[in-house]
Amino acid sequence: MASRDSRTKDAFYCRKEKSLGLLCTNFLRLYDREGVDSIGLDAAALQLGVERRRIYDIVNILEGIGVLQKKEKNQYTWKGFAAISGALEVLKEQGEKEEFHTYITNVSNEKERSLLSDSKTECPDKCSKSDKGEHRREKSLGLLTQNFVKLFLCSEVEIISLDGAALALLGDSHDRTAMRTKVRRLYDIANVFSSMGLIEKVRDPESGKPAFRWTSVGRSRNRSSIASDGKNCKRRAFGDDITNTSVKKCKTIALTEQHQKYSSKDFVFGPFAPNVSMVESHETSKDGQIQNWDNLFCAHRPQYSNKAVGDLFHHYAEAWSNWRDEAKDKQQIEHGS
DNA sequence: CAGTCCCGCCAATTT
DNA sequence: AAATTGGCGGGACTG
Repeated sequence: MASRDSRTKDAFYCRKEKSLGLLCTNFLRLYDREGVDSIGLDAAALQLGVERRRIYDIVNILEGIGVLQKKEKNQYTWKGFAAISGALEVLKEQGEKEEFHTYITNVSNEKERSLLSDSKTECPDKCSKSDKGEHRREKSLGLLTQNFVKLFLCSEVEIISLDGAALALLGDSHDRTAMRTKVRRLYDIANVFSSMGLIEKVRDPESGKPAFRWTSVGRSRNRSSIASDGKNCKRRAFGDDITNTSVKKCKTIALTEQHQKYSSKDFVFGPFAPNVSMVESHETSKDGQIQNWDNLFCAHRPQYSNKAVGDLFHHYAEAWSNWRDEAKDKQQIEHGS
């Protein structure tokens, strides 16, 4: 053993091909289709041609958004893109309740405003040092993912840098090391979010440093929206509970819930359309699919900025070829080239 | 050089 | 004890 594969550092190694974002795209494409209900980690790793470890990263992040839900050992339930809206709703409410809007203070500006409430960031429960298990979960990728989302959904600030997010989510410890580690994780999350089109990398007007902007999905109050907006408020009829309050033993985030139980699962998510080449123009609504998606997200409409669409399509195409390539490669290796 | 962030060691958890 | 999970951060890759 220990011969081929693995460190293919020779030849043409392209870091891009190994990115979490691409892996996420492939993962999503692989499971976003009819008949998919559960996902086996082993199968996923094999199909996608990556080590188990990487699957955990993807899965944990996606679970934080409600796309997946852990069922049992090695098994996850596919909830689909349709579950995202519900998850975001919950996260937004939680975030508001936890005053997440005070956590983000201008990146380059030290307003110290977060001193408003105690210095205890996130995890408002009283535990803090009781359960040892909770301690681990506190630093989990899944939780970080959710908190990252809350930052975007609850703050009026729309451009957030990873450093800013890390600073806010870190709450206190100024450890240079802790900060670095946190940012590394945020990069991971940002990459999968970017591949999904949930966020988009931009340039902070002020600092000129790279940052991210939430791509209009669950955006909260915009300073521009006056009280007269009304905006058809989503006020979904379903989901009335913020359940998951059982942060006790239940390790599952259970954000997904059953929310849109009736929504068709044939949702199309941006560039991930199986074959339909709709360019997100709600006009092409030959079917109600896109309409539904849009409706569910209650997004006024600007799903993806033209730029983003083009970008994603490119990524998409690239991913596809890569996917086929890898699949074939895998097969080859399997048979022992 | 400053951002990115892949890779995989190895500890915590679960079976 | 074995198998799963998955923090964590060194340091290779980009631009």
